[in-house]
Amino acid sequence: MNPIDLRKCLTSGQVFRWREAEPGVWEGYDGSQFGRLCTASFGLQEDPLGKLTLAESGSWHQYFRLDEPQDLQSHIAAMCPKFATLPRQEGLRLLRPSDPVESFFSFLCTSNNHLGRITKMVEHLLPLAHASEGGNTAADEPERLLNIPSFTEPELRAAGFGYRAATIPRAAQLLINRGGRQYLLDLRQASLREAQAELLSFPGVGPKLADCIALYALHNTEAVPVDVHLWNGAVRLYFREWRGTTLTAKKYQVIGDHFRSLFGSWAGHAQLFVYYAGVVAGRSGGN
DNA sequence: TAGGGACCTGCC
DNA sequence: GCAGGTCCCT
Repeated sequence: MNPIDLRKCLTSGQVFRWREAEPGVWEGYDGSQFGRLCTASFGLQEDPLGKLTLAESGSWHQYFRLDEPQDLQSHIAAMCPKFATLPRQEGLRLLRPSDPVESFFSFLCTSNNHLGRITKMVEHLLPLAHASEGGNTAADEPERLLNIPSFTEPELRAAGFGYRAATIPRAAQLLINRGGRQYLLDLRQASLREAQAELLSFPGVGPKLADCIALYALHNTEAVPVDVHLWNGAVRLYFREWRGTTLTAKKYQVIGDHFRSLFGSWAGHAQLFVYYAGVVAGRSGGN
């Protein structure tokens, strides 16, 4: 039994900077830290990090939240019988990316978009300074953030950003004006309401992205991003009377509040399992 | 508040 | 045609 499924974790729309270099081997970045991770390396021993191949000595404990229950789904299911009816998603974990700037811009790229294209866009915004040497150094990070507002709209459109080419540099400039990385780090101390209000004031950030950024950039695990998959799952589990209707701003709020009332600070974790179950169901053509 | 349409690109 | 949304307008 493997407590971590790297494919599920790294390709489920939580982070966008990982590739499967060879079967079972994943290469990518968390902020400035390069990682080369093997599925088989996790969870077989008491020290799950013992066999990891890393460019640096940094810990991936935080990234995979290994201090949290190994069987996250069961831990959450104990809080709600309806949630407990979800299919098992073995090895899926909520990630905890270290760099809020990376998550901020990653999710700016995700609106009305697909994974493959998102990955390309993120790489364009946050390129790897020394890929051949294993990635960026921490010192590169502020410079990369400062560079983003200098991208022109035509340039980004040519790079495949579509209509997001206009909003992303504007959002970047606003972020810098407010203090850049430190502004986001400070928001980690804010309440969810405060954080949402701040994030919603960025161009291109609506309720769903605000919650994604709160969850992944700010580590606020009360955040419940409601996309089409979570909407379908929430309707099926908790709001049968909404079948056949559409998601509105009001319902968006009600769903998040309901998850928080059931799961408290585990709401963000619960959301991930409902969301992922919906993605899997969608792939197999079921509902 | 709810409903409708545009918006880039790519894959079913 | 529609997608892991946002924004603007009835």
